Amino acid sequence: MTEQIPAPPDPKWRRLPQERPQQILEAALSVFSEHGIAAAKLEEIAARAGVSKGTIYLYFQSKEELFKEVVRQTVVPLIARGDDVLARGTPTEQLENYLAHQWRSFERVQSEGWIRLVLLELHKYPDLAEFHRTEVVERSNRVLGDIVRRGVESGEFRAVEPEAAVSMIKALILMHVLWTGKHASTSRLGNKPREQVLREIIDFALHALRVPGTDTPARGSGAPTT
Amino acid sequence: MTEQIPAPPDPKWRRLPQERPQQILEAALSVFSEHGIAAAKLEEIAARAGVSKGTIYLYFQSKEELFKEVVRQTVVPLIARGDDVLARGTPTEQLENYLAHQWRSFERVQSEGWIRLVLLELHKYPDLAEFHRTEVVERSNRVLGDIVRRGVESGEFRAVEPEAAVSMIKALILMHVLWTGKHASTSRLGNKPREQVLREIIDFALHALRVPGTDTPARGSGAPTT
DNA sequence: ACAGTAACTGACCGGCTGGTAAGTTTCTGG
DNA sequence: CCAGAAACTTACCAGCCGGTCAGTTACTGT
Repeated sequence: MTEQIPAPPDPKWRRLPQERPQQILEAALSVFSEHGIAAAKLEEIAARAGVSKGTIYLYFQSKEELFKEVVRQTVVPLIARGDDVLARGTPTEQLENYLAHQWRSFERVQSEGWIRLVLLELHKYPDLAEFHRTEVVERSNRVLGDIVRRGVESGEFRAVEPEAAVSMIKALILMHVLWTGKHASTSRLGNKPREQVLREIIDFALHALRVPGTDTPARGSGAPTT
Repeated sequence: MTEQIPAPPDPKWRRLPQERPQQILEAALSVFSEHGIAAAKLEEIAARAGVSKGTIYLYFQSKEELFKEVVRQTVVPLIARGDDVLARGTPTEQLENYLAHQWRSFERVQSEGWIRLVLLELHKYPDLAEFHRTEVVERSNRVLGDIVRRGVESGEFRAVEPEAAVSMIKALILMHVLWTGKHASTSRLGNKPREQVLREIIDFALHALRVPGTDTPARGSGAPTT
C-alpha cells in the first residue's frame, strides 16, 4: 500500500525515571485506600500508574516496602500538620477550628479507605504501625491535647484529663469519617450533608467539655430548638 | 511377633453429625475474628474445629456461606439484646447502664477483631452488610435513641437530635473498643484499665447531653479534681 | 549512524488456598 | 457377622498473585 513509516511517532512508553516513583506511589495510595493492604494487587497499581508490574520492582523492593513509602511520602505530610490552625483564639474557637480543619482535610482526599486501613490492618505490620504512631498519631494528639489543656487552665473547659478528652474527640471524628464515606451502608449518615455532621460533632464535643457558666456563645452550633 | 489387634480401640475420629456444625461455627468465629474474612483460611478453621477441610463442605456450601451462618447464629444473638437494661431508672441512669452493658459484653467476647471485620470488610458483601445493619445496627440504634429521646422529653438532656447523639455515643464506644483491644499500639489506652475508660466515656457522654441544672449526681464519674 | 546503556515489558515461576471427589473409616440394622 | 450407608479424610486441581528475569524498546553520547 502506502510507504512504511520507519520512525514510529508514537512510542509505546517513555523513559520517565524522575516521575515514575511518584506516579507509582499515587497509584498505590488509591489502590491501598480502596482495597486495603492485603487485597491490593500489584497489577492494579501498575495499571493505574500506567506501567507494568515489573517496573514497580525497579523502584521498590516489595509490596510492603512500597506501602511504607506511601506512608512516608504521601500520608504523613497530608495529616501531620495542623499547627497553623491554633495560632490564636480562645480554646473553644481553637477546638472548633481544629475539628473543622481535620474534617475538611479528611474530606479532600479519599481518607475513608485510608482510615480503615490504618485502623484495621496496620497492626499486622508492627514496625509500620510504630512509625505511623509516632509520626501521625502522637503529633496530632499533642496539638489537640494542648488545646484542651489550655481550655482547662483558663477555666473555659471542665477539669477533664486532657488525654481522655483527646481520645474522645478523635473517636468522634474518625468514626464519622468512616460512616459518612462512600461505603457507609445506607444509614442516615450516608445522606446527611457533611457540614451538618461536622456541626453536630463540634456541638457534642463542646458541650462535653465547656463549663456551663462561661460564655463564648458558639455561632451556628447546636440542634434545632424544635 | 504378637498377634494383630483386629479391633483397634482408638478410632481416629467419631461420627458427630449433630455437633459438627456448631463446632465449625465456633472455630470459624474465632478465625474470622482474628484474620478477617479474606485472610481466614479454611484449613485453620478446620483444624480448630478438629476436623478436616473437606468436612466443612459437608455442612456449608462455601466460605461466604459459612460466614453468613456465623453472623446469623453466633453474632446476632450476642449483640442484639440490651432491652432488659433500660427497664427502669432515669434516662441518665439508663444511659450509664446501657454503656456499661455494651462495654462489658464487648469485653467478654474477643469483639475487637469482629468490630474490625465489620468495619473493614463487610461492605464488600452487600447482602450480608444489609443483614447486619437491620439485625444489629438499627436495633441497637433504636434502644439508644429511645433513651436519649426520653431524656430530652424529661428535660434531663439538652434538646439534641436523638439520632445525632446516638451516632456520637456509638462512635465513642466502638472506637475505644478498638483502641483498648489487644492490637492497640502501645498508646495510653493499651495500659489503662478498661473500667476507667468506661468511666471516661460515660463522663464525656453525660456532660455532652445533660442539662447543667438538673441533678442526679453521677456516682464515681468525672476526672480527678486536681 | 550506531553502539551502549538505562528504562521498561511480559511471560513465567512457585507457593498458597478455595473447592472437589475418590477413597477410607465408623457406625447401624438385620 | 456383615453389607450398606453415612461421616469423614486425603490427595488433588485450578486459579490467583507476589516476585523474577531474559529480552525488548527508548534514549544518549560520540
